[in-house]
Amino acid sequence: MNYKESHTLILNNISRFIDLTELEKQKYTSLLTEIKVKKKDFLMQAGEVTKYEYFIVKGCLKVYTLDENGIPHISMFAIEDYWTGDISSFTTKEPSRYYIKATENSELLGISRVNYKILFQEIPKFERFYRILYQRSLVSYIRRSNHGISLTAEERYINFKKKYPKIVTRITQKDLAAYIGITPEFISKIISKVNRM
Amino acid sequence: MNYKESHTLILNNISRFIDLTELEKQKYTSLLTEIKVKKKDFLMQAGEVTKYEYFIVKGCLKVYTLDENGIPHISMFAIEDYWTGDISSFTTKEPSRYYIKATENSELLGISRVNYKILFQEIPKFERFYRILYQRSLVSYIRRSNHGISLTAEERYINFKKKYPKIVTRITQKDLAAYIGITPEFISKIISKVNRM
DNA sequence: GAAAAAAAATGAACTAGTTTAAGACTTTTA
DNA sequence: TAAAAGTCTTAAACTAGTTCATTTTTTTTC
Repeated sequence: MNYKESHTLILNNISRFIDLTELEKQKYTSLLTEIKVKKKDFLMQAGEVTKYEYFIVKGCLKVYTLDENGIPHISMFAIEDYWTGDISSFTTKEPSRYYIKATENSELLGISRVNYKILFQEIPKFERFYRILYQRSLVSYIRRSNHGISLTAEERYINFKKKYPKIVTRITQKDLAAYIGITPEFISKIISKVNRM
Repeated sequence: MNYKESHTLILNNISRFIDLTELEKQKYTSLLTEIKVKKKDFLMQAGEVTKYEYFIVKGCLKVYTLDENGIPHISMFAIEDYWTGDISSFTTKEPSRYYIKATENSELLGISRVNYKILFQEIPKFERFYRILYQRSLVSYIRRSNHGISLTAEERYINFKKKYPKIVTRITQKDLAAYIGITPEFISKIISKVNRM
């Protein structure tokens, strides 16, 4: 995908919450970096300090931690038109605990820490954009944290399929298990049970 | 607590992220409503559309849902200097699924939906305040949702005690169980085990 | 397009957490 | 301050989800 196309995508995403003038659009896109990452490659690894916040133009990635037994726990899948990264490390400059790995060849736009600051100084409207973006993410993470402790694995699986029909077809069962918080063996059982119903 | 004291508290909280002039402080506090709620009373119930976002001046409250079996799942405890409410219902005007109940006599400051809008129009700096506030909440809910699906109940209990030492002494074991996502019986076992260690 | 690697399925033995029930202790209320 | 209501503890029987081991199926790689 060329510059123009990916800039159109990201500007469309932003225009859901704030209106920008042509000048502001130009200023904004000038602060972005194009990033490509091949299937199976890391965008970022635990221990590093996150350099960017990302917008996905094309592809699919998974964000995960490894626990002390080396078991992966996926915190999100990101596909086209999603934002991802590690806001915690990005804002505190502390080393991240997350890995971000491409599950397909992917194209992203990144904004660096320095440019993120410049953005707020030069186009304060972006405070509003991020206020709304975070507000919405917050709502979904509050719900997810509730579901994690109150629903059965089968209910969480059914919810995921309903909520993310586009994602479920693009990821492996194993990764879905790591997102739901169960073993690959158990998700296999759940799926064959659900299909039998 | 009188107006002055509670206004000082909320302004101190806000000054961690943004600086306000005297005039802005006056404008801001004029948009707030004082609310008192007695122990065991509801600040809000499921089915209602949330009218306010709240800041706790004094007391302790729990925010929870009831599942289809009538079992409560607590999504947060809020004490002095915390913000609470249901941003989802507050912003979408859809009926909330949450109950907010005082576990102690409590005093709050509320901002109504109308005043929240006025606030952003008149003091746009508040976009920044809420951007940062939501950003930070988001970090902790992302972590919580990961912990919910990846840690054992015992680990979640130990984490809670470490992270919220001030809260753990003020709530019942039963409510802590409803937060951790286990039965009161099982938390009782965990606690006696942890104490024996 | 064959070989290697990874993902998915299945099953048996196991463990973390639930359910139910009963008794002891603590707090609330009249 | 006594009675009632709610909270906490303990224990036995149960169930959702894990672990480990093996086979089959699919995907990747050269």
